[in-house]
Amino acid sequence: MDSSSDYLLKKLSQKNLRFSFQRMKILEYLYQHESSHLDAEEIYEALSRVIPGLSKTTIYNTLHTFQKAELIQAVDIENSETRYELSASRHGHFICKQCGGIHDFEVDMDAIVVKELSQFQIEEKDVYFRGLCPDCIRTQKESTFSKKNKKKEAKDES
Amino acid sequence: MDSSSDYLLKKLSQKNLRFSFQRMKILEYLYQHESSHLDAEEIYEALSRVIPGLSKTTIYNTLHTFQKAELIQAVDIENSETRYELSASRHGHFICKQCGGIHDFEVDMDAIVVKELSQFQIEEKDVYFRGLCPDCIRTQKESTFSKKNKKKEAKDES
DNA sequence: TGATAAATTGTAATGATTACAAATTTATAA
DNA sequence: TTATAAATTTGTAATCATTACAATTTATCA
Ligand SMILES: [Mn+2]
Ligand SMILES: [Mn+2]
Ligand SMILES: [Zn+2]
Ligand SMILES: [Zn+2]
Repeated sequence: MDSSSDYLLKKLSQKNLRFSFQRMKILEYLYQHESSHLDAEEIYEALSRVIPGLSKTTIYNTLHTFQKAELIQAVDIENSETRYELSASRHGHFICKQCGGIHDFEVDMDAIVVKELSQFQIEEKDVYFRGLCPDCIRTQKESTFSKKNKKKEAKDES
Repeated sequence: MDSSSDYLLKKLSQKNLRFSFQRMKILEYLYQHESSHLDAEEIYEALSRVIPGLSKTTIYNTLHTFQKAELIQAVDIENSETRYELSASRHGHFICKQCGGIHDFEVDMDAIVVKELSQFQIEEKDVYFRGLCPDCIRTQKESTFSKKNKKKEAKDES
């Protein structure tokens, strides 16, 4: 919520992370887009406007640092770019195959107990769903409809 | 189980896929390593010995074709290479952070119901766990022990 | 203020995957 | 069987996210 300098500074020092202007701005950006799932490129595009000479390597370095400090967590639902979000209660992720939109949902991870893994040390649990979001379901229906029309038109023309 | 030519041919024609020597061999390899989670590189390395001049592009093409035909399914637990396995009942995957080994486990996917997603069309569900496998838990304990010893030695030396 | 460690930067390298066009192979119908 | 069209394979180049690395700059603290 609060993304004032003081708050962010405190967050860094709580995790024994040094201060830097870039770090502050990246952390601030993550807080300002709390409900998003950002990738390195997006953060770089946005902040390079504010921080001239910002290096993309710094984005990668910082995201790794934040992840190790558990300030943020990775969402690897796409096998292309890794996305990040602020560490929060663990939740599931839905990705729309059509528009690529990612949606959070609540899942009781503790309820997923696997006796087969009793000898394993489970450190992370991820639940990823894929399909169509409500908006794209509508679009899908419309395009199906217009396809039918096109077929009809094609017939008429022949 | 059975990976005789006849059986594999039938599998292909069932999915309306054309025959080719490469396809047969790739499908055969997938059946022969049913419990594994193979990536393109592994399949290429193994089959290029048997099929001189085999192209890695063919591996990628074929895996995509098989996936579309639902003969195989992708396991994207690692954000590096995509792994594949024969289509089977949906199950969860555990990956060991230390050795990278992937283990299957049973999960009742249908039991994971999310009312938040009632308006969404869910087509796939993936459950990925990460942590340490039994073997690596043992190794971890040993290495922790030797680390302690090393620290002690370092102190002694100063 | 200065020393030291850590962070940032730019550039080059990596590695999995894809794009693409030419050559080859498969399916089919005469 | 043979001709033809369509699908598959191949080799090479390109893509793209990420990492490696060394030089430079910055933060921390005595
Ligand atoms: Mn999320
Ligand atoms: Mn599996
Ligand atoms: Zn959508
Ligand atoms: Zn292991």
